[in-house]
Amino acid sequence: MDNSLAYLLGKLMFEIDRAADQLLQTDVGISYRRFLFLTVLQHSGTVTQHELAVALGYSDPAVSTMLVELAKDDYIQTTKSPEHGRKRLVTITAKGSEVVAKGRQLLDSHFDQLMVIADVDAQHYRELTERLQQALITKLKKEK
Amino acid sequence: MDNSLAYLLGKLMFEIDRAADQLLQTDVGISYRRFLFLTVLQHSGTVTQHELAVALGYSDPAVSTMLVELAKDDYIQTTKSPEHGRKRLVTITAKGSEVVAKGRQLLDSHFDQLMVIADVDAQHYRELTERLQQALITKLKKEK
DNA sequence: CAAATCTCAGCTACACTGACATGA
DNA sequence: CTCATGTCAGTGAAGCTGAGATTT
Repeated sequence: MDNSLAYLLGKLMFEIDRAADQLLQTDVGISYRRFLFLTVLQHSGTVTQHELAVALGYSDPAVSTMLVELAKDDYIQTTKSPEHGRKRLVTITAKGSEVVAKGRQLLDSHFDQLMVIADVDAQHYRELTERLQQALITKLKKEK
Repeated sequence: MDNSLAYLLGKLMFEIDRAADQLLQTDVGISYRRFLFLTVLQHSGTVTQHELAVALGYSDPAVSTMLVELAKDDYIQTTKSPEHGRKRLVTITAKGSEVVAKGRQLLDSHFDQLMVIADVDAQHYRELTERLQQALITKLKKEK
């Protein structure tokens, strides 16, 4: 009954999602989705919209519209590619980087507290999670 | 850079969400959200809509509309409470239970494979996850 | 002409808040 | 009257597909 890991993880994910969104919204003024979006962008450096879509696992139109919103708030910046008139290069702004840094700090500190309460070793859990994520990516690729 | 657990978990959650939804949609014909909804309902037994909303962490209207949809597909059933004319009792149907069982089996089997690939002990990870979920609930309650 | 990249239009799932009806 | 429960109306954030436009 309770011993389904898929269900358990599902519920945990749901609650983390909610909690993270709440935290980010009130303290940094951004949604969790957008925060992850910016984090991936920062991690990728300057890339084209399509590359960003692939990195995020989103469709091209989804990225396109999201970027318009993020640009409105000065979190990102797009410029035409000098060597390819169709491509647009996306870069995170200083304000965007700041949001990423702030958000990460915020979430991490709350997460650390959570780990202490749960009596779980953060380093250990992080490693397991990293392996899982890697495995999932590998699995999805193989299945396609 | 990569060493943020919050970010790592976020990405993992996102990918699991996608993968689970894909699996359930094609094999069982239901969204991941609805699957979780039904799972909680089955776990709760027969409850009022409001109780269900609390258990799920949703607003009352959200539950109300979701139930209408689920009833259309014969996954759930509602009846007026005999001792309280305003309350409506919600029960999962045989078809709903079947979907929950099928979905759980499907997700669990895929998860087990994932654990093997990632070389993570499922039992161990389950325990850590359970503790985390418990801690998160406790933490949220305290903060309110 | 074909392929890649981006945008536009329209749609869907699903959540929320605020206002309202109704029963205890 | 007031509280609790459920529904209605309207809205928002965020994703998708399919159909163009534009550039290589």
